[in-house]
Amino acid sequence: MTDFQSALLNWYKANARDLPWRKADHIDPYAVWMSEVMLQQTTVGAVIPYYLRWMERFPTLESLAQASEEEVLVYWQGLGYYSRCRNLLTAVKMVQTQGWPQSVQEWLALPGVGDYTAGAVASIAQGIPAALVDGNVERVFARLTCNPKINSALKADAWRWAKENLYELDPGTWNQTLMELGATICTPKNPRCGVCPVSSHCRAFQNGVVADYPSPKPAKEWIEVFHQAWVFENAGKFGLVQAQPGEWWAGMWHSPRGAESDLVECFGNPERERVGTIKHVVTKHKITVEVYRVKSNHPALRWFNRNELDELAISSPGRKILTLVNPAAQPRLELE
DNA sequence: AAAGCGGGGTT
DNA sequence: AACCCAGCTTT
Repeated sequence: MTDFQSALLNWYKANARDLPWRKADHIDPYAVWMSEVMLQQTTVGAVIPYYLRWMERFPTLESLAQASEEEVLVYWQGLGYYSRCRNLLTAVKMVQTQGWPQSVQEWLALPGVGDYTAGAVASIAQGIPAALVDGNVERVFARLTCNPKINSALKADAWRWAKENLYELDPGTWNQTLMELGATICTPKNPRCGVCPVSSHCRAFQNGVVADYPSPKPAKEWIEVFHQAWVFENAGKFGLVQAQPGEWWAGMWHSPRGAESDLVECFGNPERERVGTIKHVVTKHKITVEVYRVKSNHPALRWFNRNELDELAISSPGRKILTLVNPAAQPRLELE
């Protein structure tokens, strides 16, 4: 073991966060897999409540493999990036049929499992000496070595470094140690170098240039999108359409939305009342949606009872949640 | 309000 | 290698 490795591992032993998926007295590959897939899209704090609900309802591979996609999506609802949930269900069924993957290569063959997740599950759940690189490891690496690259070039160097520095006797703990350092000490802003266990190994710290790494990426170019959304209501029911493949939120039910001219073409020119504006930002899109209430029973829509919908709100004193999509799952859009 | 971060998939 | 997915946290 190198000095670098022992310094980090000793630090982790004393400072590891107490997370739900680290609690079990025996390591459960299913639990590790679920936590890793959820963590792909967001942070520990956001995942925990979803993870606990999920594991209560789907405690085993078998219970998840038998569940309907619709029900699984309900438990995913709010985590976003719903295609990953569908990939996960497909992969779970593959594992139930074929048995558990026994190598990084076999993990990679499952849909929704990329380099990071394959390394994480193989090492943490199965003790396979596999390296991994996530955003934390990439940042830690860039600072330790003053690597000036960005994007895929930085990632490639970080993978090389992670493989060279893997602690093969306990790869799962080692990998979690690197990520824990990035998440709690070597943070994007205001890193706590004063309490870092490996600052003496860090070129950026030694040179006083921690803030310069990783190198900044070019600013993203925003795309502004303007939509109208028509909330059809008739006799206490709400009329929705299903997003088609290739559209945003494909497969989900939502109020008709689009350019006003498109909506007029599809639904005529019904009497309608403007009820608010939604602003929503996702990836590089700034989406502004003008919301209208429409009293109509247009036959092209599928009609849902209020109790099939989640937190539908079409008027906006204060901040209300407008949820346009159901019954499976949908992003939440906040009224201004 | 803007910037930054995030991992898999596709081409 | 660059873009898409249809989001969240931090500043």
